[in-house]
Amino acid sequence: MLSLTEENYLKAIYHLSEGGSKSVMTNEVAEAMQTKAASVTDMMKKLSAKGLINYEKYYGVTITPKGKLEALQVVRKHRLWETFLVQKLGFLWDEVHEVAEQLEHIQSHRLIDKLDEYLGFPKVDPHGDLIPDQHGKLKSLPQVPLDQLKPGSKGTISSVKDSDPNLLKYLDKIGAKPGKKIEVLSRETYDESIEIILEKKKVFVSKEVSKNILLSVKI
Amino acid sequence: MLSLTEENYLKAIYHLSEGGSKSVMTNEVAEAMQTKAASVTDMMKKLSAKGLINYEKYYGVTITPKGKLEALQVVRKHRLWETFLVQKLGFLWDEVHEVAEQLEHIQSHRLIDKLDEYLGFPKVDPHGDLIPDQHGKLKSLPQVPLDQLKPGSKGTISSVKDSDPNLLKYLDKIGAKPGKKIEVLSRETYDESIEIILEKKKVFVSKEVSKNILLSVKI
DNA sequence: AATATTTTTTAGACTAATCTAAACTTTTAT
DNA sequence: ATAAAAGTTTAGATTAGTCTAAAAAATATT
Repeated sequence: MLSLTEENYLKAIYHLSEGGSKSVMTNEVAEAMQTKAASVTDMMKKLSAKGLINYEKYYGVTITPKGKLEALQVVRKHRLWETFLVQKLGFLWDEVHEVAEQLEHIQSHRLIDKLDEYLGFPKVDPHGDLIPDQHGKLKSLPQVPLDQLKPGSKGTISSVKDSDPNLLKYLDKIGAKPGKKIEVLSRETYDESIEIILEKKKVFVSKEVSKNILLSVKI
Repeated sequence: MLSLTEENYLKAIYHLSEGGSKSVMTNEVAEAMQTKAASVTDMMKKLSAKGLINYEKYYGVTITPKGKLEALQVVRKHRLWETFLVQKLGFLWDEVHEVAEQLEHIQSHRLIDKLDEYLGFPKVDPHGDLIPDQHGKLKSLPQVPLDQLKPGSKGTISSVKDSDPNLLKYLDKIGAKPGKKIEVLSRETYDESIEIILEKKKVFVSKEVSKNILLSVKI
């Protein structure tokens, strides 16, 4: 069984690696964990010895399937507790993170399964992030192109249809990449351009662009 | 702020001292905490330095008002979580202790107050134990003499009316003392004696005795 | 390609909580 | 009243997680 600290490191590595798809450097982890690089090196050896990450001196770490599964269990608990705090106890969605950081370490499979059931097996948490199931599976939400969303709706960028480098460069410039949240503000009838909030800033995107951005949305 | 370990020691001392009314010895704490006497001595010095207990070398400890308040906060959290697990998540009353032992250490006043409200400000937990309020106050339940209870009802011994040493000696013999739980099984019409479960054993007590045992009961 | 800068690792020390073994008090029994 | 037994404390070691400072490796710069 993992210690609270090991769980926290593993979760940080999981998030920084974007779900295990890239390797993560010592300093990144140190910053995320609010600690020093030397402490991270120590923990990397420990997690590596437990088979949760692959550690190569001076070249950072990648998460193993076993480590990913452990990390996803913690993520599952975190998001279920956030959902509980908002839906049942009446917390606001921006007040729940700290408490969920504590609750995610409670050890009891039975508890978390019962909680899941009590909440009606939610697919997403109050921030719109997917809740993994018991086996660490993320059931993806319906995907909708941005140009088909009505003003007021929100979603998370899941992918981009066209892989034209010019489009990708443009999207990078405005900060649009998978995982980022978008809220639709309005649509211009003249050119069907659409005004959105992205990274807390208002941006207009043309029909050409908006039909290539796929979002995952809550129903 | 107290560490998880300090909270656990303090809670053990609170319970062993029966709410702060008697002093507690090192070995008692060691047994309750499943640890060694030497570790307890170390912790006693620490809690004493923080003003939570009065520690006298070789003579055990007593809990201070400050320590009692801290202990009662933990007890409050424990019992509210137990209530939640049973009432909302459908756990059985004998399955909740371990999980509540973890949940009681979550640090968030807001969380515990919201949980209290969500549960409808319960006065007792699923085991029939009183839930302290924010200020550590235990609102005592209605007191009823044992002879007035109907078969099937349960209660906790709160006090004994008559202080005749012979009665007290007898009660001691059958294990009846404040804090112990009683379940009423049946009443004999002939002599109004009553059969109860006490300390997991069935016992008959006479009308004379039963009218002197005061129980606190849930409504 | 050599040097400077940045990043990472190692070595050694610190704290909280624990332990064992030895020393010391208190209590009990003769 | 004294010896034996029981209980408690101290001393010193251990583990997990952290730190600083120095050493080592990788990357960037000229």
